[in-house]
Formats: sequence, structure tokens, C-alpha cells
Amino acid sequence: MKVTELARAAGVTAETVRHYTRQGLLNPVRDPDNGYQLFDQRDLNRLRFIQRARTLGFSLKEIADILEHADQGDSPCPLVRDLLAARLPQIHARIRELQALADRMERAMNDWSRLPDGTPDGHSICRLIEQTPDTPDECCAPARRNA
Amino acid sequence: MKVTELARAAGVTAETVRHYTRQGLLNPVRDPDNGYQLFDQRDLNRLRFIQRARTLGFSLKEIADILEHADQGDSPCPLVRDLLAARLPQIHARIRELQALADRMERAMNDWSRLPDGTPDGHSICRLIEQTPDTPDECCAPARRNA
DNA sequence: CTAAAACCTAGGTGTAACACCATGGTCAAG
DNA sequence: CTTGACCATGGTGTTACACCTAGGTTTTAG
Repeated sequence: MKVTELARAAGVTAETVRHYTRQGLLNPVRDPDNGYQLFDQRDLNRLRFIQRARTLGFSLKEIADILEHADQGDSPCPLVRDLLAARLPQIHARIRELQALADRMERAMNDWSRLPDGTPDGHSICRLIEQTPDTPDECCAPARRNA
Repeated sequence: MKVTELARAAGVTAETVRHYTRQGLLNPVRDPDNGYQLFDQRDLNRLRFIQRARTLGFSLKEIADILEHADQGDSPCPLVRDLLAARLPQIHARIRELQALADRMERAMNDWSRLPDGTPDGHSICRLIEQTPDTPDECCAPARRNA
């Protein structure tokens, strides 16, 4: 299979396949005649595995680690469990953050419905925004990476 | 005020101040002696405004637009209302996505507690992942940018 | 007064996961 | 033989900074 064929078989774009290949997640052989990347059924399985892992929230780097373990004959399952257990609370935290953001936005929209659209006067830029509380949660959590 | 002084007054890093300045959100004057960026009280107000706008989910580019309106004497408030009204449903959608992700993760962890950690055998990489459903929501929504 | 600490500048790199572009070669169908 | 569909490489753009380099400046302590 060539790039586009593999991509279509898995329901992704050819760019995605090339990206995964550049990142070392897929290892196609090269057609000696024209340098084209050639994939087989195992690559398709691998690509489907990547898609499933993505729906579980794994990053490409994590998936690369998982695949490397598997390629070396080690069971990646303990790693998978650990990664997921570590990621889940981050997802929950992110959900809470976004929920708090949505709440702030809704509260702001409500409050603003009773405020005029003042022109900037040198003291105020936009009262709508300036009248929102300045320290919304004060949760002292500087560490939030992905998810 | 110099960069670090302004940063400390607003509770952000000096890098953040420099970044906002590079993006045109702050417009310090230059000390003719040494080229240092000098900020005043209006810049501090502006920086605090930016922080509030960020807690409401506005991007730096959107904030730049808002500030530019205000700098030209136009009320940015209608723009602010529009941006917020457009962003809110995206946030809700993102929350639903993440909630669905968390649900998948939790379901996977539960299901896996009854599965062994098999070694890769050429047919399977990690059954834990391979046994998750392959089309988790099929929601056909390709458009999700920020938030 | 001087040396070290703290600060400043500009510019470049890295982050996640691709999308998109340009340039140029390849291949199958009509 | 000419389209049109495909291939390759390599570069850019996206977000909001963080970090680093290299070199100049200012402040402070001894």
C-alpha cells in the first residue's frame, strides 16, 4: 500500500500517515524503483492501534513509547496502565477548569446584559471585562500541560 | 517601570510581558539611554485587563483586536459580546469531548482490571488498547480549534 | 571602587499534532 | 502523450509562552 491507500483504509489523511511515519510510529519499506513508502497489513493494524490509543488520550510520544516496548518484545500493558492512571486526573482537572471558564463566561454575559457599552474614556477599556472578578479561582496550580 | 517591575506588579513573568509587547498588546516607551522598555500605570491597567480577558477565554489575538478598537476610540464591547457568544458553545463542546474521553478512559481501566497483560505476539500489540471500541463517538465534527 | 547579582536587549528554539504549500518526480488512464 | 492523481522532501503556520544564548547595564554589597 502507498501512503494514500493506507490513509484511506484507516480513515485518516495522507498527511497524518506521513506525520506518523516521520515520528517513527510507522516504518514502511521503500520501493527501490521510486522511493515510495510501502505499507502492509501490519502497518494498517498499527495505524488502527494508534487511532484507538489517541481516542484514549495518549500523545504520539506516549504511543511511540508503547510501540517501542512492544517491538522489543516487552509487554507495554503496565506502561499503558500507568500512563492512563496518571492522565485521568489531569483530564478531570481540565474539565473542571473549562467548566469554571464556562461559568465565568455565562456569568459575565448575564451581568453584562444590564450594563451599557461605554466608549473608552482613558480610564476604562471595556467595562464589561473590567468588572469581572480579577482572581477567578486562585487555585495556585501552575502545572497543566496537555489533555 | 521596567519589564520585571511591571511583571511583578501584575503577577506574571517577565517573559509574558515581553511576549505581550512583541505581540503589540503593550506599547512601552524606550529609555533613550539604554533602550530599556519603560511602562507606566496605564500599561499596568492594560496588563490587568489582558489577564481578566484571558480568564474569560479570549485569545491574545482577540485581545489585540479589542485593545485596538479601544485605542481608536471605538467601544469594543459589541465585539466582546460577539466573541464570547461565539466561544461559549465551543467550550461546552470541548467539555463534552473531554467528558467522553474521561468516560472512555474509566471504562477502559475497569475493563482492563479483568484482562491479563499479554506479551506482544505478532498479532496484538496491547490487548488493553486493542479491545477498546474503535469508533467511540463518530460525531463527524472535524472543526474544533482552540478553547 | 569594584565585583557580583540582578537585570536588560534581540533573536532563536521548542512545545502538539498535524495542515498546507511549493517544487519536482512518477504513474495510470484516455 | 497529456492530464490528473499521486509521490517525495522540506519549509511554514498554528498557541502562548518558556528557555537559552550572547552581550550590555544597573544596582547593591563589601
